[in-house]
Amino acid sequence: MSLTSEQIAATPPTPHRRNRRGEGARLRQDILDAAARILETTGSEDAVTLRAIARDVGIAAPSIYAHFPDREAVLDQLVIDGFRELAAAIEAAGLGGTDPVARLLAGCHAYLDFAAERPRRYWALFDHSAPGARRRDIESVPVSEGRATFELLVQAIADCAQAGSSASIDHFGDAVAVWVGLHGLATLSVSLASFPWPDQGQLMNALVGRLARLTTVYP
Amino acid sequence: MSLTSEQIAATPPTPHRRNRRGEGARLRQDILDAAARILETTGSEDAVTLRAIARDVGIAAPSIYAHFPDREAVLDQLVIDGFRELAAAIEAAGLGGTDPVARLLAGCHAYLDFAAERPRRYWALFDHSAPGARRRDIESVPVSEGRATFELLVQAIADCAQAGSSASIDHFGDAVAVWVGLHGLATLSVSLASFPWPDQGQLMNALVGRLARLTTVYP
DNA sequence: TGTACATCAGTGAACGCGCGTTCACTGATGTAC
DNA sequence: TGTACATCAGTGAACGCGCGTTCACTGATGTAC
Repeated sequence: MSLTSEQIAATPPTPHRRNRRGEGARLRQDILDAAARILETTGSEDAVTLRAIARDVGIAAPSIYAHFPDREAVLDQLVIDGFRELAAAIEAAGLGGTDPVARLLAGCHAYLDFAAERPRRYWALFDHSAPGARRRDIESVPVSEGRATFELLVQAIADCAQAGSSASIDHFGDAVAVWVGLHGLATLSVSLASFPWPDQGQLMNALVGRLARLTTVYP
Repeated sequence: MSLTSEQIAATPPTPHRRNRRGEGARLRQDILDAAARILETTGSEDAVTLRAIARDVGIAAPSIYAHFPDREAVLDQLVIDGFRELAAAIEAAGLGGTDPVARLLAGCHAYLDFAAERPRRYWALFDHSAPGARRRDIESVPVSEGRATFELLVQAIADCAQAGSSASIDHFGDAVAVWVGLHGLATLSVSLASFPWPDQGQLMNALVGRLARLTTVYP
């Protein structure tokens, strides 16, 4: 008797070592990691079932209930963590150099990198708050996280204007335009992989350059 | 014995009048209309089940199989028709006046209108071709439809440049930028309804104006 | 004009499946004495 | 140092549900004679 490749794939690779006393909370992170992995792999939020997570982690499905009240809570946490990671990536990118234009572009680059590396995760962030989507009290967390991150963008444009590298007067309005452009590029380039895209870096520079009204042209 | 409101809602409003001989194909369109309605109402593609469609139309679920080989085929057709309707709306908008800038802006306006009126339908068009999404041979249809529509945008920008209303040299590249901006605005404004958006019309004009390198500023 | 009949448009019951969730439980681990 | 025991971390079986799909069928509708 031999196993088909499907049966092998269905067999949990490691049946999950029981955590030591007091370290039970580790499983919580394992669950979230598995959920993120399934989301990114399958491409569908509906594939992120408790049973699929349990299979991936190597535990029994009911074990998840020790860490989350229900399935929705797992998905909610995935969105919240996603916004946090995105914000952290952007902030980290902007910490470097002192040239305000370079800082702005670095932040935008980090944004697009996040979306390119975890397209489905990025997608889920915005899918979640779209009309008709499941929602709970989690709305407030991403919104406040997002607002703080967005303020970084407004400030970056203001800094460019201050330094004479941007003709922006309405910093808020221009930041909105830049964000819209970045989001469009992030989602569209992933959706339409077969489209004859121009060089992504140049495209980003063109978008940000014109929308942030930069006076210096970056290659 | 009385019905609860849920039971009333579950009762098919009209149990579907049997079509006359030779008119059986009518049910096909009823099925697609119901699927589109469910998609837009529930906000989730997974809610578009054959049983939900059947309930909405007022037929038995197996009746769908006379018109579609399986559930995927219904969803595929929804995407194909969506691209067609979007293309038709844009083309219709551009047929008016002779001023190339006005024609360009009218087309962009039609694009955003489609997305604003049927956000989930619009979303599904691009969700469908994202990585990990279910896919079949339908890829070619939306792609060719989309390419033709995209060429309209390239031409519109070329016309503006010809008329001296745009500084565009790389018409293709600028068309990509405009499309990216429109897509970003279409999806983001729907996702983040609670964001303090500036006036959408002005925002669109700013986006298109800068990305299509228009020399005339439109209010 | 009347009627037998082929065909069309759809039905109802049933299948096996994977799901979220509940429940009573087990066995390892650390601690109190 | 040894042992009883409380607690922690997790299990296995079971539930009811809605789903896609298959199957054998029904009854209205139009047509040939």
